[in-house]
Amino acid sequence: MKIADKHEKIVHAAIKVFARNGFYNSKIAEIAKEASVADGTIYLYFNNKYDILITIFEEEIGRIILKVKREMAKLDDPKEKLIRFAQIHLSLVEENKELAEVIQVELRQSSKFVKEYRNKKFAEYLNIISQIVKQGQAEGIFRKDVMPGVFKRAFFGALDEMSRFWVLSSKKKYGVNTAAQQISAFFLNGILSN
Amino acid sequence: MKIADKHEKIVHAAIKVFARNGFYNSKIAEIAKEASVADGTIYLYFNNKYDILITIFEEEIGRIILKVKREMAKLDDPKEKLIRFAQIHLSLVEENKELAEVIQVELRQSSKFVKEYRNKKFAEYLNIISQIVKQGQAEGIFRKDVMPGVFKRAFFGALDEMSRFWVLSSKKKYGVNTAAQQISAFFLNGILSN
DNA sequence: GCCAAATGAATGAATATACATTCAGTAATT
DNA sequence: AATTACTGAATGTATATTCATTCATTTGGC
Repeated sequence: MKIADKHEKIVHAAIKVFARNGFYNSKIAEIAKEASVADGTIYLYFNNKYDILITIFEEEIGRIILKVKREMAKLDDPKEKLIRFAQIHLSLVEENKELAEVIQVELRQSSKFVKEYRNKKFAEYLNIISQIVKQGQAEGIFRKDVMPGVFKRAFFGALDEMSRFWVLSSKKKYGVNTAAQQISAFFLNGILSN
Repeated sequence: MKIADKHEKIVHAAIKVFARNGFYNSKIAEIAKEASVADGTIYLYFNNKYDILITIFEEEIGRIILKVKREMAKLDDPKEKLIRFAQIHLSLVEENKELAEVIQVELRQSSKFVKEYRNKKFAEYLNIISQIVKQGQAEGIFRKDVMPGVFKRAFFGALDEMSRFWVLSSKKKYGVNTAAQQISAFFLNGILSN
């Protein structure tokens, strides 16, 4: 087995275990077992338990941001971009339930380091939204009195809460598309001029 | 000092300490110190560390739900109710930053028990929103194609993300009222018929 | 009104446990 | 044969919880 494989195997085992128990209730031994690896092996790839969490963050979230940005670049119309953003956000959550749970639950943990770290990556993600709003305002499609800094949080928050519901409950009455359409419709009709 | 006072003192010390360090990084000794009480005394009032968290949840959140419900009962117009809900939610967060942080961060922790517990109280809170939507739809003020179950999450999520920003960053560019107005405007214009 | 038992609240040092981390030894790869 | 990867039992630490003891308050007998 190649080294990269083992690193990845441990990261994915950790995502599973953290999602199941939460970071503080997860034992290294459990991650090791899930990855079919000895406890000690984990320390050949990571400095400590905490480091695994940070790695999940770095590697997996970076990937997601990239994906969304690329998708946005394909579209011109800010209105369409917003709808697509909602769709892609929710479907990424759906496809990566365990990762989503770790991000949503654990990375809100208040360790100063994680908090600052989260904020950087997170700000980048939120700014994709405010950029869309600014573009729309420049083009006269969105109302000028909409504050992009408030909007980005409100829009993201709406999607995020919706995802939490999915991640935690698992018995959903409506699909990703319905939810994405509803949510972007709430907001869009709200910020479209006239 | 009355017994009730000591119980309260410990709860409030715990809110402070949990907000500062997170639940798992908070030591009973620190809570005891913050409450000016011996470590052992805490076990006269609570079964264990966990029990303190649950108590915070029960007592403090129950209070908040009650407050919001009362406030809603004063109004008739669903449109006004929604605006007022946003205002009161955000200002309650502002007035109880530490509690808000504990709720937002710690009670998302994935211990099964807390999760289920949160869900009960939380569902109650969310349903205040969907009730408003249903009322508005019955009165013909809100569009019929709005799904109350999606709306409640989107609306709450928007407010919640806004609060998180406040709680975590503390340097805000706009006040509670601005944010509440913006957010309810996004949604209201989005769900009002024609 | 005073004192001595009795009660039970509060203390904090001692205990017990749970786990992250280490490392001496083993296996695999070159 | 040497190097590198891996193992998992042993170690050390951190801290939640306990409990024997102290302290404060109340009770009631004189």
